[in-house]
Amino acid sequence: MITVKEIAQICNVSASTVSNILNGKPNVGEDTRRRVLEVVAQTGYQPNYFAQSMRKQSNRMISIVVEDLDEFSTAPIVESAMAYCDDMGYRTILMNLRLYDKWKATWYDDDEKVKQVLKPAIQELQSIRVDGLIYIAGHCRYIDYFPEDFKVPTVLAYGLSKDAKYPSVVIDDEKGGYDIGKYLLSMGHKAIGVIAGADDNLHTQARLNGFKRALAEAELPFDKDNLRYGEWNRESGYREAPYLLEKDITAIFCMNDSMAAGVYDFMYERGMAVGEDFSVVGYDNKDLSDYLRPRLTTNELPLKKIGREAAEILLGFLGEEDRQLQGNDVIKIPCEMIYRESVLKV
Amino acid sequence: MITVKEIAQICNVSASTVSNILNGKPNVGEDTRRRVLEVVAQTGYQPNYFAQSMRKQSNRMISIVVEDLDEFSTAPIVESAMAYCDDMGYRTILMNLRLYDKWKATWYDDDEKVKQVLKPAIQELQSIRVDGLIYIAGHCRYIDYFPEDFKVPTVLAYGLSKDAKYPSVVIDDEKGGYDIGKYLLSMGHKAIGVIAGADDNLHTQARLNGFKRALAEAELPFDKDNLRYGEWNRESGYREAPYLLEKDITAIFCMNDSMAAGVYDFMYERGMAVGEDFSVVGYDNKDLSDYLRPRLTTNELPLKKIGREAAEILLGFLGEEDRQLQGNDVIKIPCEMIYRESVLKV
DNA sequence: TTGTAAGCGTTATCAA
DNA sequence: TTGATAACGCTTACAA
Repeated sequence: MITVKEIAQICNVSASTVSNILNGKPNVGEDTRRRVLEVVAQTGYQPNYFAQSMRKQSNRMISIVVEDLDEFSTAPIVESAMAYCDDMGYRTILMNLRLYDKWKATWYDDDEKVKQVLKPAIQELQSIRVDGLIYIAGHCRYIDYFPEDFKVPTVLAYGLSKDAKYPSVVIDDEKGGYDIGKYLLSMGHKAIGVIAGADDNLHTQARLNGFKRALAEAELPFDKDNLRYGEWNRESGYREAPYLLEKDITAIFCMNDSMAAGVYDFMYERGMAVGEDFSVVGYDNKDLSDYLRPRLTTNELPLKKIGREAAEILLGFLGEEDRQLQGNDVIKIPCEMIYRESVLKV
Repeated sequence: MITVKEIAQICNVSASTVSNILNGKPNVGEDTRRRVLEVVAQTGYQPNYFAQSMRKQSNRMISIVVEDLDEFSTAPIVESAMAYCDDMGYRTILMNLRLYDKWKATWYDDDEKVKQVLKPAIQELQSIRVDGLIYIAGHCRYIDYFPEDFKVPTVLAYGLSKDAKYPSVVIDDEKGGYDIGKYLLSMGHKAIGVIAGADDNLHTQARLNGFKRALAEAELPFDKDNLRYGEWNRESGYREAPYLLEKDITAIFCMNDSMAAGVYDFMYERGMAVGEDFSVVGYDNKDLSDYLRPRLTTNELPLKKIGREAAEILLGFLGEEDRQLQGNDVIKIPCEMIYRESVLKV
């Protein structure tokens, strides 16, 4: 690996001159510049990134920490955040905590476990002196893992800050639930069942609030008996379906596509047809929703937008003079309704 | 950020002593060690990673370069490669070329385009002096993007080396095609249609070869009229289905799940039922295959195994004395058949 | 316009 | 057992 010093020797100039040329400083003779640049090109010289950052104490680098890269929601967020950072001339370094890989779903409520894994990552990114951090949660919840004296400007994506110290970019679940309620109402449904996620989950609560608001606007009561809680998976949709189907309702709002697929499973088994005998709406717009029969009407997660927005906020802040990151900002990105054929007009 | 020098001052020792203690060197007084370690713990001292690597000229770091992080096959490969590197005490740095993000599918045959994007990444990882590189292709093909004099030990995952210089870890498509052929035969199917991928594609060719071998073993001819080429997407499955369905065949082998879903689409439209009137097999075992009705029998891509194997090969090599990376090794990882209900016995 | 010297935070060498 | 010194490759004052 060739260095500035060697370039300098070859050109019979000093290292500083080479450095100045490389960094586009003025006050350099035109022919020296040409000569040096030529040698640089010939030798394929590459600045040593470590030496550079060490000397400059700043490196235009953003660290992206993800709870698990292999979660379905993570890669798109990362991709779009990286795209924006690239465009703005920041390089990114990805740190993958692999929380699901290590512990499946058993770490959710175990802050200590997470902190233990996060700690070395944080230490490393501090030692690297990254300019900022984007923390991408694997599922939405309150996040409170950063040390008291954590100085790196940080934005949370797909998760919320507990202590209002860091801005968060999350999906607008309240509006999502509201939109689904409105749509179902507009299709003539009045008695609607809900298969929610876990009842202490933030998605669950916000989506439910939005849904209730839509009902309230139509002056329709919300019947608690029509609400069942699942665990976000196909099985729980299948499990809860019969409770709802025996009620006097015409549609089910499932808080994700997998649970909706579980409802399909149950109805298929009973010889009932979604979209004919009964309406179903999902949430997420995962791939599978387009392959169900009938294709599932659902609400698309704005993952790419979340990543970009998080990056924009972080970099926007870095550009500012006073570097005062405004806390307790929660940016809510709306979902987009995807209308397919699982809802019939009644 | 506290440094060794500061630690040294606090403890009234020299920086070298602190460094020695930190690096577990012998020949250090027991009480100095204790004293220093205590201060280190109290202050939360973190070695500066840049300074360390600069000084040591080696940093136990593996670079993982992906063509696009948001491709369905990429994240699992990355995840498992990272897991193995972590376990072996190597840190990883991910570089995302975002080829699909930038150009959709128009870069496939444009080596120059790819090289242009890869070049700065390669320069950076050379400047970082990574110990090794895992290149993860977005889809399987011959990869020949590295400069002549590229010295970083490299393993290809999900893609093949053109010049036999780098080992490659790919899926065993030949066996995959063979297994599907065997299975279909065992279920009594004799005349089988095939919807292949693009005809110059490596997956296509290998899967077809395997499929033909299964036929040959059963002394059955392969009828070229029963072979159609698609573009790996749902639409092409839908488009090619009618050509095959009018032939005198009882099953279709689709070379991926999306095209199989296209066949489902067509049959659904015509009121035919997969698994009753006709059998279909897919490939990949993407999420959707479990949600089709009937659930799709398919061949699962061993993505996690590919990532791990690639990392194992690379790190195994790094451990060796002579550091001679054996080229032209192609490691083929078998797929796993997932038997569901889309194939009927005839 | 160019060069000298110092320093970023470590660690290796060698002397004390 | 400990410490002074140099070096990794680069940039930046400042001097020439």
